[in-house]
Amino acid sequence: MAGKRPPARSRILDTATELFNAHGVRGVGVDRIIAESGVAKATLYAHFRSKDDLVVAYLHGADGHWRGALQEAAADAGADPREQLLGLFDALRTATVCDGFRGCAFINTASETEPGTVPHATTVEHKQAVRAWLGELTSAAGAVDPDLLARQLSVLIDGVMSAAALEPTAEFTEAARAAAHTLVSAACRGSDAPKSVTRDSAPA
Amino acid sequence: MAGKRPPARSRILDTATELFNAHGVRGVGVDRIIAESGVAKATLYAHFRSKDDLVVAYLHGADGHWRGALQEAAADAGADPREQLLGLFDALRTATVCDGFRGCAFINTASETEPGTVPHATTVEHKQAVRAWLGELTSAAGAVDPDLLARQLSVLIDGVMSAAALEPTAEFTEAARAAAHTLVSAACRGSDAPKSVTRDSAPA
DNA sequence: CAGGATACAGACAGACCTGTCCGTATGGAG
DNA sequence: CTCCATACGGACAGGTCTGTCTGTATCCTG
Repeated sequence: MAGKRPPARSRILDTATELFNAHGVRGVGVDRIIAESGVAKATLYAHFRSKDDLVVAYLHGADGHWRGALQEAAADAGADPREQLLGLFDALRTATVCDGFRGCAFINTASETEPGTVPHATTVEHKQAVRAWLGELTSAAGAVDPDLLARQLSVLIDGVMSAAALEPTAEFTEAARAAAHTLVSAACRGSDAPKSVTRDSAPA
Repeated sequence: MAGKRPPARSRILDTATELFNAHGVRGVGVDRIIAESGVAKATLYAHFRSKDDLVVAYLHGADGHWRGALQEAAADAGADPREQLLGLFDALRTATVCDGFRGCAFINTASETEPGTVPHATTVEHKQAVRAWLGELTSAAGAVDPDLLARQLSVLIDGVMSAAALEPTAEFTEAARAAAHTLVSAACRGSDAPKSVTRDSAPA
């Protein structure tokens, strides 16, 4: 065959990610991860000190994946920060319509772990990081109160995640996108133009 | 003493509600419910066929409690449907600032159960019922697209629940209330007056 | 007092959980 | 070939989970 199979650590983490996303971190035991990744139990505990360690690694991976998707969606929406803010909902649509979507990994994991534990703290850090990044975008968009708008958009995003987890439909995403449009327009009213007049060349 | 202690069923359900809210339905075993409610295991299984039955009873109780709180908050906000829509966030604030708030019982339980099970279906029914009721309010408020506005408000509510579960602060509620104000104003623009001019008497 | 409903305490079975440990096999470096 | 890191398979311990069962105590009704 073309090359050997990937190393054990990747197989463990990939399998765990898939199972955790589908059934929650408490709904999957290490025995199942071992069986489905074709790994020995000793190997798992050689790469991860405990199941909590594996959960944290899973969350870090999801953090990178999700924030990357958001940044990519923003970049794809063009140069206008206001358009970028609305472009985020493309990432949200892609994430929520995928088959078997069970909700935000961080919200779900937070609800399954106790406050004060490392996995729980990791979920909080992720949400704060996303909101901080949203704040940069809303500042660039010229919002009157960038932090407020960032918080409102983060609430919309989390709400779509939670609602779409129970009822798999894209309508939540589209409703939230329309809401975001209204909020962004209201928050940035009067600063620059609503449409991207500055294309890719700076005016003289 | 002033009367005997409440009957077994109430003690079981009350204890289960408290523990499920604090630790999730998977984080609490029947042994703990039995120990903390001072009930025999046989008594629990005489009143509830299974733990899932108990979870469903818990969800029905939470459904009545939460929808009652929303309706009360709406009624307290006055006669204008637009004010009532914003009044919902008073209920949200009360719920989220209470000590040890761990998130929406339905979103959390949905994330801890598998789709297709009775508890999971119960959570979906609740969300649909709340959204249907929101639709009545947005219709009464004269929204251009009542279903859209109802969906947007439900996304805001779910988002506040999820966000405030991770970071216990009232800022999410206040940001969402401001967002709701913007959305309601935009959706109802031009129909009647923004303030409650029709108090409690119908015009002639 | 008698009888039945209700609830108590707790043992028990069978399954699953995390985490440790033992023995074996493979594959690359010297 | 030898040596060693890496990984596999699986047994095992100690705990928790749900759900069933036995036996006893209490209280209400007649």
